[in-house]
Amino acid sequence: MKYPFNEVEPKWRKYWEDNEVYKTDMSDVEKAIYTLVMFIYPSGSKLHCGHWYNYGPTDSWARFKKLQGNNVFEPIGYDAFGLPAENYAIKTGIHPYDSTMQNIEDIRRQLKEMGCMYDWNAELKTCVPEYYKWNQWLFLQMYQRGLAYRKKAPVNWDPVDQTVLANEQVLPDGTAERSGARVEKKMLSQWFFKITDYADELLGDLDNIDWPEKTKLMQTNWIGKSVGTQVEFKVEGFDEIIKVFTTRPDTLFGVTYVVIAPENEFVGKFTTAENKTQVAKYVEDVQSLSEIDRTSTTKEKTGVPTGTYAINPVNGEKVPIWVGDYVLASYGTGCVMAVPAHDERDFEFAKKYQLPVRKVILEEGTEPEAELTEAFTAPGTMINSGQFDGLDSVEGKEKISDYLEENKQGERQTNFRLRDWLISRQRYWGTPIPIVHCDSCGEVPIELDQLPVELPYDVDFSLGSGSPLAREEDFINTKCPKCGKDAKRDPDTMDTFVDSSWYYLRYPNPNYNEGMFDKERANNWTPVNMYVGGAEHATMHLLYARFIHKFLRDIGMVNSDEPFAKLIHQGTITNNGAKMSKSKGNVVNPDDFIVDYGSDVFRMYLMFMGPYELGGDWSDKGIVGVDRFANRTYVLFKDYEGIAKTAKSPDKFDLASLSETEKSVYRKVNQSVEKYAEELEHFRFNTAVAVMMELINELSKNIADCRDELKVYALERFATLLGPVAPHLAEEVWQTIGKEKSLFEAPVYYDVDKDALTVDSVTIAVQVQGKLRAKIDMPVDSAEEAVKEVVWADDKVKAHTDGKTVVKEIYVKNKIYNIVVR
RNA sequence: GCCGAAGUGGCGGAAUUGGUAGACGCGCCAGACUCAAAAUCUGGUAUGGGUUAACCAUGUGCCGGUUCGAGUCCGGCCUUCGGUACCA
Repeated sequence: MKYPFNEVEPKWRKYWEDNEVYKTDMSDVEKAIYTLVMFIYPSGSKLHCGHWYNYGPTDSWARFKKLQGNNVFEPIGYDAFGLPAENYAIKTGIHPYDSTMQNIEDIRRQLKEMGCMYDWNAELKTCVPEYYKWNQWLFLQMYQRGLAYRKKAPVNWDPVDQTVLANEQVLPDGTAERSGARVEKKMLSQWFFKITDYADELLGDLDNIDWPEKTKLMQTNWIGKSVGTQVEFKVEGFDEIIKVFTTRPDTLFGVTYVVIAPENEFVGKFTTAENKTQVAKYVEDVQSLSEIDRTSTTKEKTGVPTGTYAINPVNGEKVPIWVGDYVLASYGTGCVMAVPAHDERDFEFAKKYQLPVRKVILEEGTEPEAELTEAFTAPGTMINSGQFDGLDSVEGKEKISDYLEENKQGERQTNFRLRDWLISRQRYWGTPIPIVHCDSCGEVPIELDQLPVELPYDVDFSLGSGSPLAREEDFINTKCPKCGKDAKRDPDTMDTFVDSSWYYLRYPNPNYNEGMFDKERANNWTPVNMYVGGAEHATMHLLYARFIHKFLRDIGMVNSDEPFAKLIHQGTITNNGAKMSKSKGNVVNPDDFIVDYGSDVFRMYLMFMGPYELGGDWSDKGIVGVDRFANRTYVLFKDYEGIAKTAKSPDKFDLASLSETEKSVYRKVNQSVEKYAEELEHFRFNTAVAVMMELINELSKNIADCRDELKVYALERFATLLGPVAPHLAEEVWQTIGKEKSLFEAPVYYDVDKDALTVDSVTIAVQVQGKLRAKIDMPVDSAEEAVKEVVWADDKVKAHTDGKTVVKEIYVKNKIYNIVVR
């Protein structure tokens, strides 16, 4: 007999859908659990193994929670805006809206075949005005508070296609993915969200969320908080002051030159007439380098002197001002003080250009006169530092900062590596930015009651210069909301990460029209209890969503600080060690396995492969094992068809009344229920499946010799364990033994009989010198004396201790007895 | 370079706080069923030695340490994978 999955699976999916088994009652918040996977990008390709690996196990967790009696909400939706659809349109002429909608239809059908308990009433797509209207609303809320602003910023410019590229479209060698042209940096006016205002809170609140440590660390590094001091250097012959940021004010007496970034406005100003040609040429050379070449750490640092001198505020010393490519224009003030003795980069630069190296921090155990062969960057004792000599440099940091602040020559400052979020894209397929540019009034926001600014359908989205919307006369030309004169709409669209920064708040009320989302309902259901998605989003989506959530809190839309209380990353499934991708042609198609084994088996096999967070290399070698398990399970239940109708199981059995075989079955069932729950709770699906395999091994051996009540007891519990990981099969066997209602319609999860877990005898390992020599069975919790007697009666123990002196005997209750001899 | 994770049989992988290494599955071997094969079921399966049983030795990337006892803790390496790229 073979498990007829191709009849059973569609049958139950139809039942679930017809009876709306997975529709969540959003008003019941008592035991509410919100489980979410990162929504899906509706591309033209089919669901691949990665999707299954993400969604299947997460759904199993959600189902587990449902069986345990929680009101579980598990939605799915489509991240429907974005570049791939637009590029596809450019290639084929098929409109992004049409292809996206078609893809959503296809993907929905495939998702339904997986058999996840998605609440299809809560489906969401971001490319419809009902959704993106609220992106615009959000934008305007930020604009009003100065958190959305426009400034000139360098963008990736493709000189062949005449367009701006996203970072992802630039290959590691600095050429464009599409045209192959060398990408240039170009200054363009761009919209930004001021995420830096939230930098400190985004960092601090990482302590309050249950996320993988490595993800929190990545965000910590990305935010890059650094505490230091801004120091002011006067410039000889100029009124301007150079401000530099340093984390090492204790090394201020060791400054031997100052460096400014090539892009810094001071470059032109401070360069003397005799250095002008050289500096101008240098700046031009640097700018012609690609971003990659420019920032490569292996590249040798270069620079030229401006001919002008700065004055060190603490000792009045004149130091040369250089222009150097190792200083970033975008961090701090774009100017740094150079202390070659105590900074590796400065040391390297100083050696190359024969600039002086002055030691001001003494390493313990070294001589002040000893020449440095490399920069000494650790703390030490201050020398050559005037009144600060002899201080420990950690203390000196504070003392010098105090001194600078007292003398108004600097102040303590905290800098962040995090930059504001550039959200404008010169692309068609996205949310239009709700701003009008008027010659008289400047930037004018659209009135809230005029939203949405609809994305026009009939546009020429083929590549040309700048944003496609800029060429659409009907769209771009409008009247200024303020003065009524002719004006132009902003031609850009928003980064799709804006869409995904708040979608989880709309799932509980996807058709809400009164606002972005129903505040009360969102607050009842968020933060999301369990969020599952790829680790590649660590510093993008997962940071942006936290930022937007905090902003929404500040304008009174939500009452929590964080969007996702718990986060788990699924691992990556590779094929022959490489990431699966269409271009490599190594994508494993799940459909082939669904046809041969069914969706439950495929899902279970993915879970059984290994630890969820690790992923692994794809191999179909073991799937027959899981298939055998499913078949054996089906056959076992078939043997007891209808048994639950004739026999009822008690909540628990009295151990003393059971035969040895029954006791063994009873124990195994209870052990399994307990272990399984522990494993599934923590996303350890591989071992959860193993628990069930052990259980069926026990049942196929011994269940026949049990009384009917115990058979029912064992089978109904086994069925509930199957529920989360093999939902179709579970429903089927549940029905087979005679249960009237669907398992998920009337969720059941059984308590463990703790008495069944306690065993009356244990095997104790007997060791001599830590080496296993014997195993003895003893009553549980035996006293040392009793164990000792049995141990010393053992022949092997005698053989290994014969003629030796016993030094020590160690007894660990119920575990080991170790004898140390000499 | 820096940060993080992982290295366990032929293979995927198990192993609460240091306490019987190899659960579970694949594969392989043997047997049952069969005219035969497939499927299914039963048993065996870390490596080396051993009169093939008993038993002995070795064994969790490498070298060393702590401990009665280390896959697990400590120090130093090696390899693979992910993140990041001069952030002063």
